[in-house]
Amino acid sequence: MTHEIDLNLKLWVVLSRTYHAVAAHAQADVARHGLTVAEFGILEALHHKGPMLLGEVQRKILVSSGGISYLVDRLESKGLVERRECPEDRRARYVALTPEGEALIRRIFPEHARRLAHALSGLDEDEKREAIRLLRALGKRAAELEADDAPRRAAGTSSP
Amino acid sequence: MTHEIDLNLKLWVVLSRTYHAVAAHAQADVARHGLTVAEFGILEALHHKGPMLLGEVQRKILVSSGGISYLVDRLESKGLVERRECPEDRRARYVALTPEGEALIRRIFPEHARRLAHALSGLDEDEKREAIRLLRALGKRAAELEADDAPRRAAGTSSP
DNA sequence: GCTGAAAATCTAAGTGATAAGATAACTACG
DNA sequence: CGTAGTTATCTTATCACTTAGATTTTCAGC
Repeated sequence: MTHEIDLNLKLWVVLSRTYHAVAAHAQADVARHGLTVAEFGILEALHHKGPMLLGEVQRKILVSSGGISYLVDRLESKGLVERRECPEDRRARYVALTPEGEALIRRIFPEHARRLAHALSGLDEDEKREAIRLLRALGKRAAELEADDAPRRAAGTSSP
Repeated sequence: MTHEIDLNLKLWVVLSRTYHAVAAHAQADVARHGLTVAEFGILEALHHKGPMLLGEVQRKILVSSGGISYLVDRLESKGLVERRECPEDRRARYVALTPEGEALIRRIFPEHARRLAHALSGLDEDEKREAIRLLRALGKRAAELEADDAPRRAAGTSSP
């Protein structure tokens, strides 16, 4: 069934192109403040949820275990977040916004949302809802399958 | 209207997560053959369209001008593609599959399509069509806007 | 035909991540 | 308790690109 193969391939291509087109806007916006999309995601998550464990943030923004250390290092060196000890588990650490980080995310978030809305203006409100529904179903399945046969994104497995 | 902001933000987050979940499958598959997704994209484009100018391939797979040189270098050193002169424009060069490249893409493409179909099995056929339609509209608009206010992806602008 | 701007590719240096493995701490079970 | 296995983070090396700018060629207008 070449017919179905084409459909899948087309979906993958258009998903990829659309993601990159939108990501370019998000990226261009946060770059104005010297941030990457991943860094912005961390600040936003902390702003929204308060202090989180490194591992929680990692799963939230989907980076590798080394990646989250690296990103938090960078944000820490910019004075935007700080690490805190976790009394219940001394392996783990919290990340929390500093006052500077809190101020920054408060300041830049509204404009970011505005630009995002602009970048996403190709669909009306109902279409957005439908797109969210379809993308959710697609992503959910893909993520489930990943757990089975694709390389894991976490770390720290030691054998013998 | 926090209500609309949330919708846009949600769409962006789910687009990003879904893209990454699906991309992980594509990546895991081509990695088995020592290729990146971008390299596979080049081979596939050449297989489908025959020899292309570097710039055409660049626009097709959405990398920077430096990136396409780098990628073609790598594929060339693997013996999968070759550069050819362009008689009509001596600045430009064609990229073409070598017999080895042709053989490789023929060999791995069907399995790639099969795995992609598996990764995309969260939607039925009609939903895929609808998703393609929505993503097209979204991506088209985002790409148009990019041309106005976001950093360009091309190269070679020299000023005084 | 010149001349200056624009286009196609390439090169060099830099960057945001990833992967693999190390370290340290927790947990469960005999 | 002690030991094996698991979990959380960090470190080091590497990588797949990007950005900026250099080079060569084309083209438009004079």
